[in-house]
Amino acid sequence: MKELVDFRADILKALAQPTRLKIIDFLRDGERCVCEIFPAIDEEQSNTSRHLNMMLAASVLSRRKDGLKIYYAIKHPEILEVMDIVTGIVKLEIDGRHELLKAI
Amino acid sequence: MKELVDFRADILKALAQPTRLKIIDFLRDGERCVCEIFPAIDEEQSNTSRHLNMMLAASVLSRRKDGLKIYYAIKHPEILEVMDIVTGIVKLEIDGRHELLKAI
DNA sequence: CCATTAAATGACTATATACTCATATAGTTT
DNA sequence: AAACTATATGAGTATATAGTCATTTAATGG
Repeated sequence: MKELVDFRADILKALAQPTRLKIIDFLRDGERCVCEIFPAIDEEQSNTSRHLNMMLAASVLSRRKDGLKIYYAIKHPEILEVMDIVTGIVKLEIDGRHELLKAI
Repeated sequence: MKELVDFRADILKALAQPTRLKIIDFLRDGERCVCEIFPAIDEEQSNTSRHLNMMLAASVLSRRKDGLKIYYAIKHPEILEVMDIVTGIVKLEIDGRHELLKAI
């Protein structure tokens, strides 16, 4: 039986990879089809498709079909909150390292 | 050169694993030494140590030495915000699936 | 100095992940 | 139906990850 801790790990894992972060950044302004996403992040179509499906399975993205095209979107706006918080931590860390350097 | 996207991925990766989530849950109330952590999460000392060092390297945890013991703590309170948001998303998803089941 | 306790690490194994190239599937247009 | 476009997937490779057991390093107390 899958524990709550595993569901949380699945969602976090779906966010924890550079290519997927680029996708999430690109989807910030709203849904996009695969054909728009993979050139924007400069990855192969097949690789992009796999990442999209993975994030879909983890409930990070939602998917909508329209004719030939498949549009992916960020499923929960809270995902963007998470991204903003993490970006904030990175900035704190980088500032902290600058302080260390200045002290030398 | 490491991109911003990679720093974000490192932090998220450090959170995205069941054993590490258990550690973070356990550290919610404050710092703990390794000797308290590994029995609490029911993992081997060596495995726990590796996960702790990994989270330290990713700036998720901080470390303090006191004699023989080494105390680890959550470095940024924002990490706990992230965890709460993700827990919220998991709950939304589980509720959503219950609704689906009821509809059958 | 020796024994003890706490934490980290080397060496290994098994599994998972990211990616690529080629191909398959599905929907569209003519 | 044939050609075309968009997306997904099979198969393979290379690397990363999580875990184990045994050992090492570091600090403390007798």
